[in-house]
Amino acid sequence: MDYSCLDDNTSNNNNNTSETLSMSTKKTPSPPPQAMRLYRMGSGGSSVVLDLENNGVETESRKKLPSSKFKGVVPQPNGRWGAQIYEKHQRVWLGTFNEEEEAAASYDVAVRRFRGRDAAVTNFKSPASDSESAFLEAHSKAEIVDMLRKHTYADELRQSERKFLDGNGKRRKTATTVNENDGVSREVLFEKTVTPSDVGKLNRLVIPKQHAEKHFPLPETATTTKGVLINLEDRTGKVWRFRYSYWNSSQSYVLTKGWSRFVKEKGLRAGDAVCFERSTGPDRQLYIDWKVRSGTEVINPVQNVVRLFGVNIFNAATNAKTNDECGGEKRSREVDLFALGCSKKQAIINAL
DNA sequence: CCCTGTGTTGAA
DNA sequence: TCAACACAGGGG
Repeated sequence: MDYSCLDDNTSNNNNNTSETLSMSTKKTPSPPPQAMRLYRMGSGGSSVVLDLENNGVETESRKKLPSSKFKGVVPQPNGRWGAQIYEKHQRVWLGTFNEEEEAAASYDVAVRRFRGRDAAVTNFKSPASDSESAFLEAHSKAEIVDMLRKHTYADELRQSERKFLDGNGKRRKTATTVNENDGVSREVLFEKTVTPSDVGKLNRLVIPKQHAEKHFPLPETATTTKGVLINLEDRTGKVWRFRYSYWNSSQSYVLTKGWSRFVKEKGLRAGDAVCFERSTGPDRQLYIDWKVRSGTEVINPVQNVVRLFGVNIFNAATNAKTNDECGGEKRSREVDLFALGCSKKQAIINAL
């Protein structure tokens, strides 16, 4: 606090964050926020500074970022909002959002998953429906965090609920651990053995034209623009969102944005295969699965199981999603999962 | 180059 | 636990 720059007032006030009123749009695409230009990027309000000679006033050039009135919400230099929750002395990042309220709602979801259904400290104190509570309990913290970061939580919750109801009321126990495999039927659309460039740094997977045109026809409008976003669920129940588009330059259909994350998390290597499937049900949900290259001698028994995707041999239940053989070794479970999308894990210090 | 999300710290 | 601040590094 030493360097309290004290630019005249402005400091507090935040109360009126108002402005945001434009309720017109609910989801709001994302036109850049209003005054983003104000904030200095990078080092934001570098300590010191200010005053200088000049007028001694200065003020304007770099204001402190506006505080949020919501818990777990922090401002980002570019005018967007971040959401975070703490657990065990560690911050768990919940993603960035265009709207402050969106970030606040994400915090609410996280706090229920992390601290229980009756966590009192939510921003919008909704009671938490039974179905949502069930949904939360059916997924690991890491999965929920992942959905929040990818902004897919609402979609997945909705899908989960309709599935639970199931037209005939013959509720199956889907609630527990994912594993859709059992009852729900799905058809295999096609499979591709990935090439070195599919798993390299290009962040793209080429979809063989024949399959692309047969199963993933791209709307005319999309071919000219930037393509479309598609959601695919993997064997752990995690939903992946990729950009799907057509590259005129190479006359190819490709999955781009988001693809490298999948490659990284699953530890895909050239020669492995990715398989695309689709629910035969009315929802037409898409799925993506992967198999390690058959032929190579399996390094460890776990991979054997992986090879037989589609069949739930290994009780994936409980720990399910740990998959990754990336690291090769497992340490504490829950915590480790957060290393997932992120790069470094750091701290696990405690345990003592 | 831009922006996310982590490193870090002081306060609650 | 939490938010403010700064900015390294990832991603486009």
